[in-house]
Amino acid sequence: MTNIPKHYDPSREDEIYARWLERGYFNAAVNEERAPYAIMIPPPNITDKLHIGHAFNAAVQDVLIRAKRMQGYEALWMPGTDHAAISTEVQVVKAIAKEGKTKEGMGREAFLARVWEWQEEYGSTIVNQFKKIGASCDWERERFTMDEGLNAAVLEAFERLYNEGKIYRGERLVNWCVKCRTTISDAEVEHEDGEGRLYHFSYKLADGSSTISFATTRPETMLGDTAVAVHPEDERYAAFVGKKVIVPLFEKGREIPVIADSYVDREYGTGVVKITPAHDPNDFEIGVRHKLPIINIMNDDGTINENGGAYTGLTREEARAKIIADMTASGLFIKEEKINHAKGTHDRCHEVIEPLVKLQWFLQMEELAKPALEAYTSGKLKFNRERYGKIYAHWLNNIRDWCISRQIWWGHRIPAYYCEAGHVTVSKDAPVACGTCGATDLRQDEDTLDTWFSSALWPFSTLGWPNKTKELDYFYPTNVLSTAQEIIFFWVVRMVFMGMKFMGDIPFTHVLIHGTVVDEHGKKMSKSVGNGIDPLEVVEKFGADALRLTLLNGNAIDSNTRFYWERVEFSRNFMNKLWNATRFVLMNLEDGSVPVFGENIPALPVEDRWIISHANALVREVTEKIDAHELGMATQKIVDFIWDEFCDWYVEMVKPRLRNAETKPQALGTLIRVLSRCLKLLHPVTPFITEDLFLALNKDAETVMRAPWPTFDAEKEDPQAEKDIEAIKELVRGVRNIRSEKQVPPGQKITVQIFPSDEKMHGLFSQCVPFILVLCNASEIELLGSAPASGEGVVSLVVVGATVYLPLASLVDSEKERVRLTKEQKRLTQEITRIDGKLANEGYMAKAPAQLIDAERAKRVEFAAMLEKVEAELKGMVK
RNA sequence: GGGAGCAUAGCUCAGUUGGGAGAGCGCAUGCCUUACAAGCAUGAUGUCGUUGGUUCAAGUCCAUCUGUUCCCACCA
Repeated sequence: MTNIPKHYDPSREDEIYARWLERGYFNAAVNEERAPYAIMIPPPNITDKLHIGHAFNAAVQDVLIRAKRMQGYEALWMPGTDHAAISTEVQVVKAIAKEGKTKEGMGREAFLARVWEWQEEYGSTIVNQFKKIGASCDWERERFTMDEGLNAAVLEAFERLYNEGKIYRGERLVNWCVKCRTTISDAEVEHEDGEGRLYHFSYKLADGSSTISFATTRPETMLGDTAVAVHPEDERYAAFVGKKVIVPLFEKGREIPVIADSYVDREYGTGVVKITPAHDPNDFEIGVRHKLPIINIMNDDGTINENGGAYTGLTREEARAKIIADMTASGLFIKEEKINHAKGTHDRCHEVIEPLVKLQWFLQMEELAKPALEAYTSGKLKFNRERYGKIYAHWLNNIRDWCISRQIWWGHRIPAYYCEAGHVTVSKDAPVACGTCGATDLRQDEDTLDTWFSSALWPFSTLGWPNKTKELDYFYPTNVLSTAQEIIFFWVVRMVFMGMKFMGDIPFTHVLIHGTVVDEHGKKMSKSVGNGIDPLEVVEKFGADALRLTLLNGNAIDSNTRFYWERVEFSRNFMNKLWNATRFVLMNLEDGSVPVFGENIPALPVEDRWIISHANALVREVTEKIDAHELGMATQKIVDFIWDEFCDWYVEMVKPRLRNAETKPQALGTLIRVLSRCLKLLHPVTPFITEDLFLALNKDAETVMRAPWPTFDAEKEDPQAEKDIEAIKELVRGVRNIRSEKQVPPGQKITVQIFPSDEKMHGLFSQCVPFILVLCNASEIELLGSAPASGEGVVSLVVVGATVYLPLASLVDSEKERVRLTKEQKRLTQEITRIDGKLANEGYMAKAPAQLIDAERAKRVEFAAMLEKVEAELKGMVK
């Protein structure tokens, strides 16, 4: 009969995607006739494989882009990848280790050549995976953070910031990862709570008069102590200030001063703090204030350096143990206690961070932060939830200078050059001579830039900056930046201040922060736990549409989403429902019927007017929800409409008309009209199936992707039709309920007698007889002119606009009927009492909106009429 | 230490200007009704975490407590 398969099969997705690509539907170009709409993809790392988080974020962005594209915007979704400095370098180092090589052994150039090879081999993996899930990025514009153009942007930005004095080089305390052997920024430090030990020791005064005791969690840093500090107003120690104490760990001991600084908390511990400027941020500050010497005691690998005397060469842990032992031997160890405290660790490798003083490059943040903060406080930059804006503002308010140099090779090499004399020349183009002394023998800085430096420029570097391009003019600032909460300070903040700095404007107007996809128990998915879901496995089994629908449907965008397979099955089932609804329409077209699209809507049957009115309202709701970035709600509304209203009610209602050659064309017209609208509305969420079905339904159409988005039309609103059909649905539900309750066999046809409450209802029911018959599984519908004489074996049912009688003879137990009707009587009486209570409430009458009061009054009238009928039925039974 | 979120049906969750509690899954019952059993129909289940406050009206706003999750953080 039909060659369309009975079940939906997602295996054609690749083919559909290829066709879109081929036809260039994803491409966007400067077009003054259209308004621009742009989203810059958060570039995935080249080391990444598509995980469920990428898939979720991609789905969100793709919905927005596809909807806006259909709405007539020139919609650009800019794709690309990030070089992911440390992550990539670590991966490649691992790879070459298997060949017995080290990066130092290979040398910088050979190693980088190797990373580029690696990038070429694996860098496109993630891109292809994005395609697999239907992302409609403009792939012809794909960028990479280390491609030529972006490299130029990075150098330009560095040079300008340096020339303005915003980038400086200095010895500062930085976060040092002894495993990766590089500095990392504050944002990359994770604090992990763990059990630690607090050790209490004493130092003797140099004059031998007394001792002073203190506590530390890191005894090994005692090797770098250059002072002991107390609070200036602490009377207990007033006499000690200015005296010397002895750090005993060295052969001759080292004398260090007792200083007074208000940083010290008198209440905490003994009120004494040992000061190690080289290895603690606070101590560093105090060291600067008191001009204390800075003694670095640690090598880059975390072992004790030559300043550690007898401890030189030991690891951190070994040195700690030995110091405790030695202090104990000297009688200066007091006690140790277990405490909970947070340790800073590297977010990539989870190694404990060592604060070290190093010569590094920094970006001065104070001035850059101001306009970025202002952009938010002025309301220009918006977050989808205020609390995310607060996180943003809090970060900017507490910002410290950004350490931008990294001691790794993979990345943008810092464009600073040194001559023999040590002069620094910074230039985006490799200089031939020193800017200070003219020396020509120049050596470039070994360090590279933090990977986020180039990402910070992404919204404009991808559009051609520093060149003035028409793309920049047109698409910048972009519209939405979609990402997860933890990226706010890594990236969002930095894009904004760089955008303000170099473009004079925010990079995007809306920041959309979404939740995390977690496993079925609410746990974060992680490789080590092994609870991760591979999105490609989902695509393999159920298709990309089902994956996308699962991630979006019904989820509040800012809360975490639990992923479990039953949800995917539901999505798949919905795809199948949609598939079959369309298949049903197509089957009806197979006899050559030509649908008639009734332009004169008021002339259409009430069920058509109802579904058109309903679909019209849906368009408004969905459009509003998408504009508000509430995609879960938008999706759910479409799904509910298609399944509940369109399939379960409307399609059933028109079946009788489809069997009649005369009424069929018009019914087909409305079916196709409404279904096509649904497919358009759903297309951003499930692009593949909607394309397939839309083209099957609209033979002349080229694609649904570029079809105009449906628009809300106030003239199509038909509250009367909605009310009428609601009455009919209630009647049908009532009859079905009775059938089910009385266990009338499905095969048994029944007669439904309807006594309408007035002429208008009579007219309505008589129009709808054909489908009421089908929906109630009745053999006959009788429209009565008056209430029938009550009799045994008849069930009566009071609904809005009618009393319905079902002669079911022996199936009816009159006693049970009386109970049922009495229950109904009670319910209606309660409703009326409730409304009367409200209407008698002076406060309510005075302050509630008139609309609401009118609605309550109308309901009262309705309930009263129903109650009257129910009571009449009861009275009839008593007779 | 500071901040934020969440707590609604057995499970997972919607419920954004305060106006008579919802969905999916699961469960029960009956159906292969020629689009779909990946389906259809019918049904049962909630003191909307606690206590208080604002209001004519609170799942919704405010406060408190309890439980839970997350983020930030240099207290030795």
